[in-house]
Amino acid sequence: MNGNAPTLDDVARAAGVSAATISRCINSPDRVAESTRRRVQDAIDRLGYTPNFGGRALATRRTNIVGAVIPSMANAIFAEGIQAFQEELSREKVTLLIGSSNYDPDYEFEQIQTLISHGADGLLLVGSNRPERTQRFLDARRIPTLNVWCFQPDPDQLFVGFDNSRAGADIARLVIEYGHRNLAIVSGICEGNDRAADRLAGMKQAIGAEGIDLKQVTVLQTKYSFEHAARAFDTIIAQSPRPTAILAGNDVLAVGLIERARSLGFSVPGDLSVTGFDDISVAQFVEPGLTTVRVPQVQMGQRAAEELLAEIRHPGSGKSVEMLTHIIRRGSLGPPTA
Amino acid sequence: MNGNAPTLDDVARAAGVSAATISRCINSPDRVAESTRRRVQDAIDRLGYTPNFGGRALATRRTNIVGAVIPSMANAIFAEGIQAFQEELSREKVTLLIGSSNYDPDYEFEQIQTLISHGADGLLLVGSNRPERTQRFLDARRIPTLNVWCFQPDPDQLFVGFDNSRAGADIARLVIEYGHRNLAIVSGICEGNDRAADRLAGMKQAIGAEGIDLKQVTVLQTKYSFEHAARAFDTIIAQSPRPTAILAGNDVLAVGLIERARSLGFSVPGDLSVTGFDDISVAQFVEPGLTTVRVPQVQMGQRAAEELLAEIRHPGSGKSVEMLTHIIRRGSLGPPTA
DNA sequence: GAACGCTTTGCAAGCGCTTACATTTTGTAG
DNA sequence: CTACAAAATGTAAGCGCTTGCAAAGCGTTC
Repeated sequence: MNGNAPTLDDVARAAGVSAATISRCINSPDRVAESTRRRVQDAIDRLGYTPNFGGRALATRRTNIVGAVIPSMANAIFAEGIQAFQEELSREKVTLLIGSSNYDPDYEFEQIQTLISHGADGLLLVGSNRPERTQRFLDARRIPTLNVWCFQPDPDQLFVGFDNSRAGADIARLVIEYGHRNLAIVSGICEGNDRAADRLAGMKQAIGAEGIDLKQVTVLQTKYSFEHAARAFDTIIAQSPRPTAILAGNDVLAVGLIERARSLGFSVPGDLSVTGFDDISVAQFVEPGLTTVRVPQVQMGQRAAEELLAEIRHPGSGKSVEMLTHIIRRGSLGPPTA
Repeated sequence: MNGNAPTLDDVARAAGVSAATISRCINSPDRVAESTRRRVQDAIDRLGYTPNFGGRALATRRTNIVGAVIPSMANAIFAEGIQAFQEELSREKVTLLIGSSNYDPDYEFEQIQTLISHGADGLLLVGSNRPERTQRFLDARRIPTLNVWCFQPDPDQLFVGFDNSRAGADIARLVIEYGHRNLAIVSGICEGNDRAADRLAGMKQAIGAEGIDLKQVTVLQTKYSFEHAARAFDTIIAQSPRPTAILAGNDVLAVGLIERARSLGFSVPGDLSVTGFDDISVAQFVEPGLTTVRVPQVQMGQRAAEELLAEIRHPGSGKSVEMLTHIIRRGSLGPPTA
C-alpha cells in the first residue's frame, strides 16, 4: 500500500467517466463501448493504475490468493512441486502465498491462520493428519482445502497424492529381494507427520510379511537433516550384528547416511546399502546414485492446482486423485556381502 | 475470503461493546480496560474471529505484506536465504509473498506488478540490473525496494549483498595459483543477470591480470541446469588444447559439469578441476566435494529483512550493507597433471 | 415520428476495518 | 459532595472497489 497509488476515481476523472465504468472496463470489458474502453485504457496506462487489492477484496469477497503451507523451504523436497503448483495458478491469475511450518503442527496452525486472515480463498496443505483444533478451524471457516503428498479414500477431504505406505512397502520389498535380511530404518519423526508414519508402517509391514523378525530391525526417528542422519548412522553402525542395508525415510536422510558412511570409510553399497525416498535432485548426484522412490512432484503440483481451483470456484467439484510412485534404481542398493 | 467469517460487528455484538473497542483491543490493547479486554478476547476466541485483511488494508493503508521475486524456486540457490528472510519477517508479523521470475526480466516485471497490486509494502529483489520500465514503475510508486545478491555503492538504492566481481576474481586467482593456465569458464547467461555478468567479469579480469591470454579462454554461457552444464562440458572437452580447469558460474553448473565428467570417465580433479559458486548444500555431497565461493545466504536474508522493514517503517532509514564471501576448499580443485 | 428494446453509463449502497473526535464513566482533589 | 481531569468507550466518516438498479442514448419498426 502506498500513498502515491492512483485510485479508480483518479482514473475516472482522467478519462471523464464514472468510477463504475472504469471498474467494468477492467472486470467485464465487453459491457463497455469500444471507444470508452480505449479512452479508459489510455488513462490507466498514463497513470500507471493498479487496482487496490484491499478495496477489491472487500467488495468482491474474493482475493484470488491461494495459500500453501509446506513443512520446510530449506531443502529441495517441496521445491519442484510448489513451483509447478504456482505456475499452474498464475496461469489463472491466482497468486500463491507460501508459509512454512518447520514440521511443527502448532506453527502450521499459525501459518494457516495468517494465510486465512490474508484472505486466502483456498489452502494447499501437506499431509492430512493435523490436530483437532486446526481441523475445526478449517471446517468452521469452510475454507476449500486440498491435501498433497498423501492419499486417503475419504470422500470428505480432497487429496492429490500417493500411498506412502504402499510405496514404503515397495522399497522394503526390493531391498529384501536383493537378499538383505538384516535391516535398519532411519525414518523422519512420525509424530504429527503422517507421510513419515505411513512410510515407516509400510516398510515394517512388508518386512514382517517377508518373514523377518521386526524385533531385529532397528528403527530410528530423526529430523530431516544431513547432520541428524549422520548421527543416526553412528548409532546403527555400532550395532551387532551390523545391518547390511538401511532404509531411509527420505532422500535427505539417505544422502546424510551415505555421506557419513563414506567419510567413515565404509563403501556403499559394498559394505552397506542405502535407499531413499522422494527422488529429489541430489539423489542422482551423490556417489553412488541413490536408489529411491520417485514421487511425481510436478504432476502432483499441477493437478493440485487444478483441483483446488475447481473446488474454490464450484465447491464440491474438486476431485481427489491418487498418483503412482515407482522405484528408481541407481547404485546405492546392491546385494549384501557375505 | 469467505462467507462464514465472523466480522468485527459480530464480535462487538457478542461482547456487548462497540466495534471500535474490539478494534482497539486488537491494535492497542492498553487503551482498553482490563475487564472489557478479557470479555472481548473471549468473544474473539469463541467466534474464531480473524480480522478481514481487505478491510484492514483499506483502512490502514498498510498490508504488512512484503514481496520477494527470486529468479527460481526450482533449485536450492535461493532457498536458505529466503527462508531466513521469511523467518525474520514473521518475527515482526509481516507476511512474505514470493514470486519467481525464471530469470526473465519481463516475467519479473509481471511478478512485481502482481505483488504490488496485492499491496506489498516493500519488495525484495535479486540483483539490480533491470529494465528501464521496471525501474520507472518502482520509482513512480515509491515502493521501498531492497536488492540482494549484489552490492553497489549507489546511495539511491538499497543493497544487502556482496561483490560478485571480486568473488569471481578470487576464485579465478585461486585456480591459477594451483598452476592452471589453461582454463574454461561456464557462466550463467549474463544478459539481464548482473550477478552472472559480474562474476564472469571478475574472473576474466583476474585471469588477464595473471598474464593469461583471454583469447585462449573458452567462455560459455548457459542456463542453470545440470543438463545444460553437461552439454557445455561436451563442448569444452572437445577442444584442443583441453583445459585443465573449468570455472563454473554457480554450483548447479559445477555439479552438472562434474557429473558429466565422471560419467564420461574423466577423473576430477585428476584429469580436470572444477570450481563452483554459491556453496549450496549439494556442493558438499557431490564427489568430489566442490571447491566454491561461500555466499552468506542466511545472514544476507536476515539482514535484508531488517533493512527492508526499517526502510518501510521510516523511509530513508534502511542502510546498504556489503557482506563478504570466502572460498571453501573441497576436493574438486587440484593441481593440473602435466 | 412515436414506441419499443437494447446497449451504455451513472448513482449510490455497501464490503470490514480504523481512527479522530465526541461522549460517558471513573477517579481524585479540594 | 462538587468540580475537574483522565481513562474508557462510542459515533461516524471514510479507505477503494464492485454491482444492482435507474437513467440515458440510440437504432428499429410500424
